Amino acid sequence: MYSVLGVRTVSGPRDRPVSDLTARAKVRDAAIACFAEQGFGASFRTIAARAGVSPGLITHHFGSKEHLRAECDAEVLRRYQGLKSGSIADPSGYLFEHLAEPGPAAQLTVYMLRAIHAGGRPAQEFLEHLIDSAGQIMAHGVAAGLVRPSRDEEARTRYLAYQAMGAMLIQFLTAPDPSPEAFVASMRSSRQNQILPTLELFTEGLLADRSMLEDYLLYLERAPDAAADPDFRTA
Amino acid sequence: MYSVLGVRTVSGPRDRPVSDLTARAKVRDAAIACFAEQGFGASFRTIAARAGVSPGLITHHFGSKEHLRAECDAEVLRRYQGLKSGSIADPSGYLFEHLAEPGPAAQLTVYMLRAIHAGGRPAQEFLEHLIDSAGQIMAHGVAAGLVRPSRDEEARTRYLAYQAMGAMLIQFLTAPDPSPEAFVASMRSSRQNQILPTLELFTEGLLADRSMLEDYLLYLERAPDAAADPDFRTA
DNA sequence: GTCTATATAATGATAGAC
DNA sequence: GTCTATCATTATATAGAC
Repeated sequence: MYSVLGVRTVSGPRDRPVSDLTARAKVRDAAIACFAEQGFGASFRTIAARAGVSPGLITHHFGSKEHLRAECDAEVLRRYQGLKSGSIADPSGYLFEHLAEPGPAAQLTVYMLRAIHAGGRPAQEFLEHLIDSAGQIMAHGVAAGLVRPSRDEEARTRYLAYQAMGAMLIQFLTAPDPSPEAFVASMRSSRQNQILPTLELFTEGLLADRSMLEDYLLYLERAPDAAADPDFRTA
Repeated sequence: MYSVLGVRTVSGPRDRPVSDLTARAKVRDAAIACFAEQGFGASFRTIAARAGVSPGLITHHFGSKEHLRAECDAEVLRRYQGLKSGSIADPSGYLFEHLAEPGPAAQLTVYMLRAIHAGGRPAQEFLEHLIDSAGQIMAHGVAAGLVRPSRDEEARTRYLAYQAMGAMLIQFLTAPDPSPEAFVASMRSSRQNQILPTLELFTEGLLADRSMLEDYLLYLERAPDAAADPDFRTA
């Protein structure tokens, strides 16, 4: 299939540096870069120019744009999982902030934001993985006594992940320069305005008394299936 | 151009019901509907078909798609402001939830989500108006003693608005049926899973102790310009 | 004011030479 | 495997008839 050295074996991720020399991998990496910088509307010609090949070659290797994107999605997710395993062991950072501060992984972060932005099933897939990561971090925090336990850990993680990723997405969509490097740089400064509100909310909450929460807990207690009842009013 | 007020004439909103009978207004309303349902990629043909005119007439009246969209943006914002004035006086609802439950204004909500989704300056304009509304609601809550005062009300409002709108946007992007009516209906049920996490967070916070907040407040006290220092670590 | 017909540009995908 | 050349589609915008 490929050159003598670029063997497609199951020898694990260590053969990547070799296979990455193939034109196919060059196109894939160029596509990841273009998709991160310009969104999935990036044309074959743009990708081909970046990869140093002809537009026709992309179709030859990947068949269609949909297949090309699927392969890019998988590769980005693979690299994200690799990054994650390193940072999970060190949850000393500030809860979700590490998601917004990917260090050298600016391209991966922006690619995932683009994927969420494009919507559909790929967006759901990425979100599920991000929620999974967030769940592990939350579990760490609870186990370490830093984070209060929740009455529904999964729902809380999902809620927080949606809020955090959504706010980041909006910042990205309204950023003056949407290039990956410029965006993560702008995030680093704009985040300063969010530290105080975040710490206030996470430490002291927002409501002046516990009545709303207590009322809802009583409501759940009396009607166990009430969580599916859309008629409950919290006020 | 997108002015914040976005009103074309100074003759007041009362002349709209008359001008709404013109073909120009029919095209504009059809465009608003199509943009809400399909995004701003909706073609002139689609809009023209819905308005019952020819595609060429759109160019004749609006010159370009950019101008057409600008006029739609202004009209949507105008209608939103009209709706808002009615609900502000009744903040008995649940904080931000009224944003997610626009009742008959499903089209307006989805249009604004589409505008934020498309990004750029129009997204910023809509967000500023939403933040302004949220600020008024928060001020009401604080004045009524329902909501704890913040050390920086503006920053908190901004933070909460970004989180709430971002989470709604992600739900919209991953919704199986993105039509305005189906989306607000799905929001109504999925919101049930968010009540408990929201009430927990808003009532009890997330962190087990006050040390992170206290440390940051001390940090701010010692260095008044520290809010712009990106080197502060909260952990 | 409104329409039909067309200009122009860009896209993804294809066919065949080398 | 890689390229050049081309097709078919779609989009906005224009020109001119009625």
